[in-house]
Amino acid sequence: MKAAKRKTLEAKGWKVGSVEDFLELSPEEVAYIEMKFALSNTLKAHRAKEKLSQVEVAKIFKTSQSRVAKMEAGDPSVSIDLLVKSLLALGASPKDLAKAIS
Amino acid sequence: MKAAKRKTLEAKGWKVGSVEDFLELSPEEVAYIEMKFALSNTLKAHRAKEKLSQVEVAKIFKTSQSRVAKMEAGDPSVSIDLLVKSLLALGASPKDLAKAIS
DNA sequence: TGCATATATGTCGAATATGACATAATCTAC
DNA sequence: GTAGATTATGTCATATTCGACATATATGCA
Repeated sequence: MKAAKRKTLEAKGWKVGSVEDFLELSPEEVAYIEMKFALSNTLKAHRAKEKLSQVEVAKIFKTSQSRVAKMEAGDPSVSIDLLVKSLLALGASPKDLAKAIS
Repeated sequence: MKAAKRKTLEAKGWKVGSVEDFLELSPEEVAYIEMKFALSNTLKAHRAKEKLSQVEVAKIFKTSQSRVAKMEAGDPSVSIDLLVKSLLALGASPKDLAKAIS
């Protein structure tokens, strides 16, 4: 955020800070969430590359379309485990995953 | 395994193959397990570097010594999620984790 | 517009992961 | 040896994650 914009908002009574400040997240929690979103986005990218619908990859993953949607949204109910397993099922290699979180 | 050793075992009636053949694991399952062990070993390495006991890191992680032991053993009851969170709590960066699984 | 396809959200019972505890095994001096 | 510290294993009640379903909200196209 630009300093000018920050001043404007603060003048209007907003408390301005980073998202992690606002939600009171520790650096580890932030890193964890960022990793999850990185994997979510990678999953979306892999599915887009294959031009598959969520219903189609759901069959490959042996799960439901709704869970695929939640995976891609980085929903709190989705574990990194599930994202990793799904990405591997889509043909991603461990190195691809490493790149994704770097 | 050396070819000679393989021949000897096969002559005795053993079916010789890779661990994944024996356990009938798919490549994805193998990759998943290997990632888990990579993270387990990284966790052990980080703890060793800090010269902490399992009891000590258990306090940091807010868990028990027995679960730490299972984490480091790559026990099936331990998720990648838990390993990632624990490593982050020990000060590892996402890049460190990326290196670990590469 | 209306209709089909795709994606998102909320909820629920079942499955899995979790921390905790007891106890066993292993290591490390003395 | 053995005493103390450390690490490993088995089990269990609770918590979290899971697939599935219903339903809502897009998105595209005639």
